Amino acid sequence: MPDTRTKLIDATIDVLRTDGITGVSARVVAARAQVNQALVFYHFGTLTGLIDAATRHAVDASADHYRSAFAEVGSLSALLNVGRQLHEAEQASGNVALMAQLMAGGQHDPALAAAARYGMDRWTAEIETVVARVLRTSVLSGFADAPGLARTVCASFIGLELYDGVDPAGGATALETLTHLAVLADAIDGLGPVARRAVTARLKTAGR
Amino acid sequence: MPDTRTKLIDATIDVLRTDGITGVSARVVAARAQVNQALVFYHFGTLTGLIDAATRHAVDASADHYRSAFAEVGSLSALLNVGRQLHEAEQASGNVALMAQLMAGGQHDPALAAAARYGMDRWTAEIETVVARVLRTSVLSGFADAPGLARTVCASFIGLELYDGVDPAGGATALETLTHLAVLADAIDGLGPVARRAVTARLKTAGR
DNA sequence: GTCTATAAGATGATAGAC
DNA sequence: GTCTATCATCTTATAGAC
Repeated sequence: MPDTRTKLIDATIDVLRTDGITGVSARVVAARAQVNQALVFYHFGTLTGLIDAATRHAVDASADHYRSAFAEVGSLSALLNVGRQLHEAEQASGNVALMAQLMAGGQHDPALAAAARYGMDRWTAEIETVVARVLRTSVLSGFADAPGLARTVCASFIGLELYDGVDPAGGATALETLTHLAVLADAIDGLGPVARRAVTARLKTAGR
Repeated sequence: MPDTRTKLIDATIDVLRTDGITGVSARVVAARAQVNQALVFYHFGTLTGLIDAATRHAVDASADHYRSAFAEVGSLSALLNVGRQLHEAEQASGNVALMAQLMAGGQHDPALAAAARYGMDRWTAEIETVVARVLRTSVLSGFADAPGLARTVCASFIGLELYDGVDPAGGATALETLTHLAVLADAIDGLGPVARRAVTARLKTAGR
């Protein structure tokens, strides 16, 4: 039997996933946790404090999970395909949807913004490792911006899930593009040595 | 002197930008519009009805604005650079931030989801025209997925603005990547005819 | 179209008994 | 730690006077 703290944290994650940031209230969360409403404030001080604790907990769990998903990724096309797999798992896990709600709330709430930063830092750290590894074995080795690329990939994925949530058809169209981009990445990586050197040279002279 | 309807619509857009979807209430909006609170329901039926009308109005205006911004874009790198310019203008306009809030709310509210779909359809229509034009003159002409790419670009940009809102430093890092990607796009487009044909051939055989 | 007044309920948070 | 009870305030929405 979990203690009250964990019951409240689990319930908060659940409400955030099913009803979004606008659906979270001390009473709603307490009801779902089958716990007295006043205990939210006894254990976490404020409602925001509970959301903060809950989202950090959820992010810690998902970051560990993503680490193993990315472990075997060795090429840009493989990374894009893992992106597609993560999207399929997302409907059940709701990890990205939760982060999206946290970021939306964080735009105007400093405490939620801090929690969102924590989450993005953990996620981008995982992706940055993969991106850096992938870039080394690619034509794009001259393109050394792993930190920026990791953050772009991560933020883009959140945007895509948000889009998918309001327009599944449009979201599917957008996500199919990941497959096409994977093909493109393979095409560029599969170039002969001459063309490869041409791209590399151009990247070098263009600065960065 | 604008009429009450317009005052309420303008105030809603304003509240959505400054306080997000969680900050919107009939009383807050009416106060900002300097209008009686009951008039929200007289003119729009429900609060959601007002948000719906306001966001559609805002999207119509921004889509027209983006059309002219994209008019002269002729290459992939130019498109990425316009993306950077739009980000700089975003702090003042708040168009993307508003769409992000609408999409976050739309995840669990069918009416807001419909408004968000309307907005994304208008925006992607603008971008799709540019993307299709850019792809024709690029090595990627074999990569014909303009609808998917337009939606991916649009959704990604929303994710990036959301990220920038909670972590300006991280957001800046991610957005700088757009510049690097523009350089990369130019490098690939600037390949000699031999390498160009190699890429094109690989894209063709890879299907799509 | 606009106003006041008000219903009917939800909200974050606290005091104090146990 | 957990409970009840409560405060003060906010919420959407409506009825009815002007």
